[in-house]
Amino acid sequence: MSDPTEDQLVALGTAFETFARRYKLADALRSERPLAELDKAVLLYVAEHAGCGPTDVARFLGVPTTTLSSATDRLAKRGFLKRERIEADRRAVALTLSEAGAAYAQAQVETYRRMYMLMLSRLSPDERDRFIAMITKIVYNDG
Amino acid sequence: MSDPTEDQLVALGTAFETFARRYKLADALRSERPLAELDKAVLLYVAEHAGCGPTDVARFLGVPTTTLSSATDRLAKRGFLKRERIEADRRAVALTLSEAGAAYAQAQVETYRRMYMLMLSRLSPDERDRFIAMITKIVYNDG
DNA sequence: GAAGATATAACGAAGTTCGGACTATTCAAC
DNA sequence: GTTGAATAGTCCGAACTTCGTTATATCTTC
Repeated sequence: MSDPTEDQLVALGTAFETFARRYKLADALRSERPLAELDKAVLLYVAEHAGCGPTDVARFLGVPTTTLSSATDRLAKRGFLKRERIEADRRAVALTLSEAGAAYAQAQVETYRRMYMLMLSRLSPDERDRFIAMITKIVYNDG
Repeated sequence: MSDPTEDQLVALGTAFETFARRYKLADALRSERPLAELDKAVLLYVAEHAGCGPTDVARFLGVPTTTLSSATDRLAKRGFLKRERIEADRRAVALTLSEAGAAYAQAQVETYRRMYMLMLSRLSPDERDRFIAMITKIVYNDG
C-alpha cells in the first residue's frame, strides 16, 4: 500500500488546524469563570469512574500527582467534587462528583454532543457511518 | 435528512477523546523545555506570515494583545523571533522568525506531518481521499 | 497642531504546574 | 510484633502564564 500523498497530508493538517482553532475560540465564549483545562478533564474522568483515587486520575491524564492534588482542591472548593477516606485502605481517597459537579460534567458532555451533532449533520447519513468507521480505524487501529 | 444517531455521536466522541488524550501524552514526551502552547501557535503563525504584527497574531489566536506581547517576549528571549520597527508605521513591529525559530517551527510541522502520515496510513488509499473530503466538508462546510 | 485613535510594551495581580518534603498507612520480612 | 520499605495523598514554594491597567510612541484628521 503506497504512502499518503503530500496533498493529502496538507489537506488533513489544515483541516485539523482550523478545527482546533475554532473549537478553542468557541470554548472561550462560556460565561462562568471557566474551569482550568485539567479540572474539566478530571471532572469528566471522575464522572465515568466514581470512587476512583487521585493517583488513578493522574496516571490517566499524565500529570504529576501534586498537580492533580491542586486540581482536586479547586474542584472540591467549588463544590464539584467530594473526597472521602475509605475504610479498605485508609491512605486512599475516593473521589465522587457532587450534584453540582455532575451537572457541570453533564453540561460539558452536552456541549461536545452538540458539536458532534453539528459535525455529523454536514454529512449525508451514509457518509456518517463511513466517517465514523474510518476515524475509529485511525484511532484504535482495529481495522 | 435525519439526525445523526445516538450511537454515532457516542462513537465519534470516544474516538476524539482517545485521540486528543493520546496526542497530549505523546506531546509531553518531548525533551526540550517545551514552549508554552500559545508560543508554539505564535511561532507557526509567524512562520506562515512573516512580517506580520503582534495585533494580527493576537486577533487570529483570540488572545488579548498583552498576552501576545508576553509570548513574543519569551520567543524573542529564546532567540526564536525577531521584532523590528518598520519604516512605514513606526508604532508597528514586524515579526519574523530567526533561523532557530524557523527550525523549531519546521520541527513542529514535521511532528504533525508524521502524525497525519500515521493516521492516513491506517486507511486504504481509496479511503484516504474520501476521509479527507468528509473532514473538509465538516470543517469548512463547503460541501 | 491638538484631539483622538492605534500599536506595542511595562507592570502587577491572580492563577496553574510541579518538584521536594512531609504525613499517614499498609505491606514484607525477619 | 517491630522495623523498613513502599504507597496514597497533601502542603509548600518557586517558576511560569494570562490578562487588565497603565504608559509611551506614533499616526490621522480636522
